[in-house]
Amino acid sequence: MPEILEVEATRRAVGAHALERPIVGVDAPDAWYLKRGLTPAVITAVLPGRRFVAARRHGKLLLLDTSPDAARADTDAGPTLGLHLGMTGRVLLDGDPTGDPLRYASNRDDRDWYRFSVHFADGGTLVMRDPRRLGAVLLDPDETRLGIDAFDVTTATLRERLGGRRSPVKAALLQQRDIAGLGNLLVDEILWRADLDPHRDASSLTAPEQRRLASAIRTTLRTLGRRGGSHTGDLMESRQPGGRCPRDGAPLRHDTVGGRSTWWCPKHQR
DNA sequence: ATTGTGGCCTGCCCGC
DNA sequence: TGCGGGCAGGCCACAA
Repeated sequence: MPEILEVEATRRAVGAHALERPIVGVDAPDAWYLKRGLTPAVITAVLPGRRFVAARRHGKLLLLDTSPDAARADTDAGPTLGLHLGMTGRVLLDGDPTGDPLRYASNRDDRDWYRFSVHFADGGTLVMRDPRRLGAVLLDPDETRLGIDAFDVTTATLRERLGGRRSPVKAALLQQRDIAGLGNLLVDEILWRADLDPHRDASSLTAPEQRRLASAIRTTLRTLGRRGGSHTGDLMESRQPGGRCPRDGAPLRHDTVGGRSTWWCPKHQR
């Protein structure tokens, strides 16, 4: 799924419904799904006795802070659980999927796809369901690997992060270490709205173009967020063979840019 | 150091 | 109906 809008929708759901519920158990049947050295033994030992106390998000990374361990009369704050949804991950809360339906993955509820589960004392669960296993569960993830959150981008930060980049502007926008949260669909929509050719070298953008791009990022996140997700862009339904630009009717071009499938209008994106 | 490429993993859809 | 190929909104390690 998951670009920043879907992760934000999940964050809101978790924040509204999964906080302050004592954790009594963890299922981590897929050790491969735990990343950066985390093991099933560690995660199943560390979460029970705690509660989630805050649901945060940095880019596409969902961060769940935990409380001190009640059983040990521990006063130190607990670790932070990091959930990354990858391309096909989805969080289920008490059996219900959060966020919007996946566009490029099955939305079937197959228990074989439950890669990680947290059980609450009240009988409820928080489950990561991921057919392709491209998501990840992390403990105390390193947030310094991520750049500024896409919701906070300004013209100034854009100039600072992209100004010196000698790569296609599309590839630069997808670099999570510079700007965190934008994925393939959002970037195509943003560049389409900003009238910019995705192949343009990021360092070649003029000051007005940088302003346009920053503005398009804000507008796109706000508009698509309201509509219900990354797949609700104006470009979305034309993103297929034979698709035409919704603005001027020109045939869209399809290329690979930054290693990703890219649809753009050669008439108004320059 | 930065940038580009390939790989990871599995499901689904299309054409034969 | 079955099968193979290609594609998919993620990230990471590696090579140049």
